[in-house]
Amino acid sequence: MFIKDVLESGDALEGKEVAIRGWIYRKRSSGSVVFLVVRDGTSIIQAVVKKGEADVESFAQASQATIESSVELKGTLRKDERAVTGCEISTKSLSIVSLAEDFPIKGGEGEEFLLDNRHLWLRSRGIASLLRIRMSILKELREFFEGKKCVEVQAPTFVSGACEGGATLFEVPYFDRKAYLTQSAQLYLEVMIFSLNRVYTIAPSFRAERSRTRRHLTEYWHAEAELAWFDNSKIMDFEEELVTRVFNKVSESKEYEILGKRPKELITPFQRMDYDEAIEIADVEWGEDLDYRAEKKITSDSEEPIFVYNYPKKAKAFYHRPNPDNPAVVLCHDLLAPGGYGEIIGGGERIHELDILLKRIEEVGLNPDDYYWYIDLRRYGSVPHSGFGLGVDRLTNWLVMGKHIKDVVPFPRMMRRLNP
RNA sequence: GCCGCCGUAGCUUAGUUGGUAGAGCACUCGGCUGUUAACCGAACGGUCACCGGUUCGAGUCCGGUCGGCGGCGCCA
Repeated sequence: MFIKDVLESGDALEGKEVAIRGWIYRKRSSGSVVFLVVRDGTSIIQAVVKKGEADVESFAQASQATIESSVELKGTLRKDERAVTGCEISTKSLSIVSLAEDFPIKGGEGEEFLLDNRHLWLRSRGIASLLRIRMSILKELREFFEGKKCVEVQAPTFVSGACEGGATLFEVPYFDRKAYLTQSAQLYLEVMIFSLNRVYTIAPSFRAERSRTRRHLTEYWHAEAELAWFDNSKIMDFEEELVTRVFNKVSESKEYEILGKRPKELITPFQRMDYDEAIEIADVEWGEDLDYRAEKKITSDSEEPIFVYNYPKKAKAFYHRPNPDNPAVVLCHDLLAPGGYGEIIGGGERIHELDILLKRIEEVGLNPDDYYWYIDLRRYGSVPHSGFGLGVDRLTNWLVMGKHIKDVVPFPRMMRRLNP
């Protein structure tokens, strides 16, 4: 049975025989007693193997077993304060399924060594907890979207050109042509609202930016949504509800006991500030995008995320809808997480008017032919709509109060890391 | 792309004005009937990242190369 079920059985299994299998996590021995802490992916439990109590062959196997050897064992469950998880198994029989070679990770290793051995490091309790929290975040995101009648869809990973005209795409050979790895599903999601009204996708995005910070990966998970009939303000309401719900639900997870810390509950509403207000706080010139230093200044007094909205047109991508009252700015927003975790959401209202879109495409020097399908949407029953992209790994890193985004991804991909 | 830092045993590292490379942990062997990163004893373990230079002599000084780390810019 699973160790977790054994631990949660209360008194029901006290004194009864239990059988578990897993991997040896810790081993201590003293002549005629071997203590094995066994890990099975659900939890850990101590097994005590005593000469005389266990059969001769089992005792020999226990003495011989190495860290990370896989084992099967049977014995009597007993409460014991001295054991890590409060109870232990007095082992009657034990067999090694596969004897592990000397395990390279034993504590005290440096970051680089651990990353080179990420495939083995992943077995640690801390990373296992992080991965379970990551799973809950994805689950809560999906539940939230589903509750809002959003349909989960998929967009292609191979694309023929930039979504945003940036020069940060990974180029890959595609038969006799060049293709690129997507950096956003947004344009495809906009297509699908005409079929499904509200859509979302959770998928990897790729950016060939030479970024070396605690907030960047070259491959990251992107939760993107696009909703018909939403304006910039309504979509911020939606995001605020989403972030709060996911954050507060996930922060109740038991995994935080293993991590030894737990985030504080998020309180709504989040502060919303106009770009003009933001640049005054951050001491940035009008027209510039907000850099990381500015983001930190803006969020420094807050424990909640802060929306900054209506950026100058020239600081943002072509598809953002210009403000009809002030065409120098576009109806968009970023959501900045507190504590230096950076921008976790970027979103806004999309241009739904054909003439304005064509003008913008021309202004930024893109070829309208490449976007014929995107432009077509504005010809056949266009509607006002908005959407956003959320950095799942950044959200996760913030939720676990992590040091570096790479820690919350099983196999992080960065400028200088492609292995394991 | 820019700025700063680092590379010594399997791992983590010390190494003074240039003078025979030192430790802790792990592995191996021995001991131990309640361990919590168990403990005690012994033994083992080095192309000092690589290439070149200065020097009687380089882990140490100089030049270059490679690899990595942190931060910024850019972004989610």
